Amino acid sequence: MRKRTISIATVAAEAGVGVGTVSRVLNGSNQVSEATRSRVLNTMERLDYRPLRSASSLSKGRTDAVGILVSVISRPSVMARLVGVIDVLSDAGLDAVVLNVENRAQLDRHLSSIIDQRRVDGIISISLRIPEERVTRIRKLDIPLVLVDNSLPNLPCVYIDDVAGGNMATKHLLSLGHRRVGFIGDNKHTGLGMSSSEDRYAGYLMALEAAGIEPDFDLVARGPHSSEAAAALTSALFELGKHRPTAIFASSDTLAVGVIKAAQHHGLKIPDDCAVIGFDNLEISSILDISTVNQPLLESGIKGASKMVSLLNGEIAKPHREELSLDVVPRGSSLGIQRNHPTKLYGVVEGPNGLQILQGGEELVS
Amino acid sequence: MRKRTISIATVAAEAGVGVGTVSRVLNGSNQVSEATRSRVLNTMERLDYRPLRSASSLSKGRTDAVGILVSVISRPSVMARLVGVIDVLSDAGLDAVVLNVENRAQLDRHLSSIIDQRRVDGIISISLRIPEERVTRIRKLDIPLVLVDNSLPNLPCVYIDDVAGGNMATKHLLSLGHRRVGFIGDNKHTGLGMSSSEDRYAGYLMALEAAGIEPDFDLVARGPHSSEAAAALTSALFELGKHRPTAIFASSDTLAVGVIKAAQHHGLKIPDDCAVIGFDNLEISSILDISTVNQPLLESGIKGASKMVSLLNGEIAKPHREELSLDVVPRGSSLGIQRNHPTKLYGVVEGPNGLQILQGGEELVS
DNA sequence: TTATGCCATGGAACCGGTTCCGAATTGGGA
DNA sequence: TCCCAATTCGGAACCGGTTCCATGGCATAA
Repeated sequence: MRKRTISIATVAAEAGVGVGTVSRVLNGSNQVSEATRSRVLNTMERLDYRPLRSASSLSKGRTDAVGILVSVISRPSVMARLVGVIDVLSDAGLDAVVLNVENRAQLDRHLSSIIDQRRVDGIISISLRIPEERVTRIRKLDIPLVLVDNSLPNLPCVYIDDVAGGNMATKHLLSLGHRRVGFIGDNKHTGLGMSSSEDRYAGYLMALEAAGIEPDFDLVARGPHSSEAAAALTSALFELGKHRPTAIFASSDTLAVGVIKAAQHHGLKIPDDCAVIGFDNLEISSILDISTVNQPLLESGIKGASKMVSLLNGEIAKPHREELSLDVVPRGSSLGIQRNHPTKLYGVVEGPNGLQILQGGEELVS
Repeated sequence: MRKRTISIATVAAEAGVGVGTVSRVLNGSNQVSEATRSRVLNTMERLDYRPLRSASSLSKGRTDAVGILVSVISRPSVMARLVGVIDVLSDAGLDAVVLNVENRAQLDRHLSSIIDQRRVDGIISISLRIPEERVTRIRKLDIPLVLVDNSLPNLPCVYIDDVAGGNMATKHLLSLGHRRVGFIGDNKHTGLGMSSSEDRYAGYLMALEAAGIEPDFDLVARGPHSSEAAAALTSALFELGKHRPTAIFASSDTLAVGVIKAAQHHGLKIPDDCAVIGFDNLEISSILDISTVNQPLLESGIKGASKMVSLLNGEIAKPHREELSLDVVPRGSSLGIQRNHPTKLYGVVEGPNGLQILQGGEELVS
């Protein structure tokens, strides 16, 4: 009975060289003569030999994989970041191990298994706050950690200034003359330390104060992160009668959709009866013509993953901490007039099987 | 200098037992006396010992990881399936290695690295057709392969009948009295073998034929998978004047959004001037009140991943091949009944059940 | 010719768990 | 008291690459 699996030893024997030489060929060492190299390569080809990842991992001491901790993966904003991360890692030849975290217990479980068993060479955390003690442990083990949409001192991270963003959004509404501006946000304590909604709320308060407006906490409501929940909360605000808000800042576009729904339900015209602004600039806000605060989601993932790649190559992540910029995207839900047309149409051309996009579309894959 | 890493040997020496015993404790063998077990556990605790994954992988011959091949991850329908897959794998203690595939070259690259290097124990393919020769290779290597939103003979898979779905959607429009029904779909050749759009088109043709309607290929258009592209294609159909379609079946909700946009642009009322139905029942279609064909996206991921877990446990995936059911979700974009209407988004619109509140909200995380 | 040095190479030791075989201990029954 | 079986345990061999050291060959310099 012949040995079933073809190992480096099989190749070495077959090619009449030592195992060391085969390994050197595998790793592209220049310590091998051209003649020997090609002989070994031929043998590998002939035997259909493939190196076993786990064996290599063991002796090299690294896995060539990166763990990605993701908070509530189904959220569109989180998804967009994840896409960026995965693409960069993939290009760098690193495996992306995705770990979905929906509660504190899951976070702990994933962190233990990932960190302690050294399943990955580095960890990227998306929109998730890693507990203090875990960070120190990760540091002690010398495992690179990059934060995306989050920030901790002395750690490489890519983040935005949510307070400033909340401020910008609220100022936008104030600048349109609104005085009774409501706020719809996420619940405070999710156990995952996602603070963006609260930070945006802080910015909201700042803007009110700067405008000399006393905040009315009756116009502030928090709930689960879904448009249905936001609709319910908003509905309650609208029932305040003459004390109802004339404008609402929703801490994310998903919530803003709920606000719009509630307005429809109450027969309120947008933006005349109630102006609305969201946050994130998701595709939905463009489709529904909802004003929002743009933040570079995909880019945050790309930049974060790039930092990780640098760190794993032993380089220093160039801008150690990177703040991405925000800007208000005014649309029909706050401005009276519909400024730009919701749909920009592309030129089309006749094709054999109907119509094909001529330009501006997604690139055609072969 | 003491050895830095704490291995099983360190623990064994410290606890005064053999390495075999420590390993047995690690793996929960019942061949260890209670006294010894607790002594070893104490020592492990004291030394803060953690087993190294890659070492275990090497000797056990498995990685406890599953590769997930994903076609164009940013598509909402694909995302939803992915979420289901990740959750199930995570519960089973398996790593989810996500591989985004956007073109044929990437598919080949990922398949090679994943399969040949045995980086994973099994492969789940989402909305992606694996080339024939790869399938045979995977089979030969005895690596479990599960298809989600795809189907091949003799392979475990979870799929829908896209032809039937297209038929249902088109029939729905026909039943409303439409005779000139257009079709907006994806480009035929993406190199990734995603055939759902074409299958739905086949269903569309079937429905027309069953109704005794000669298909008008001027009403059929294909392009990249984006609402902008769909809007452009639809726009061209609307410019056919009196020959324009009175109803359109878009092969996905994303495309249906584009159809709606184009209608707005041309000042056409929906559904009066043009009825629309999409496919997938994404959240957006519910928000925009677009009729659609519902398919269980999350469920497909869950079921697919469950099959994988079974296979890795040496069991047989119970229903080897599983077809999930479809149903038409009639909404305002096709029914005459006026409900929340996208074209009147910011107008006053009364809806019979326009708002669903106070139920079905996201569960609070502790 | 001999000394010096570089290059290519073979192969043992090693990475850190797992597994299996054989040995030691224990307990029960005759 | 002795024997046999069951239980528990130690440790060598092994998984399949990587690395480092020793070696032999060849060319160049002395």
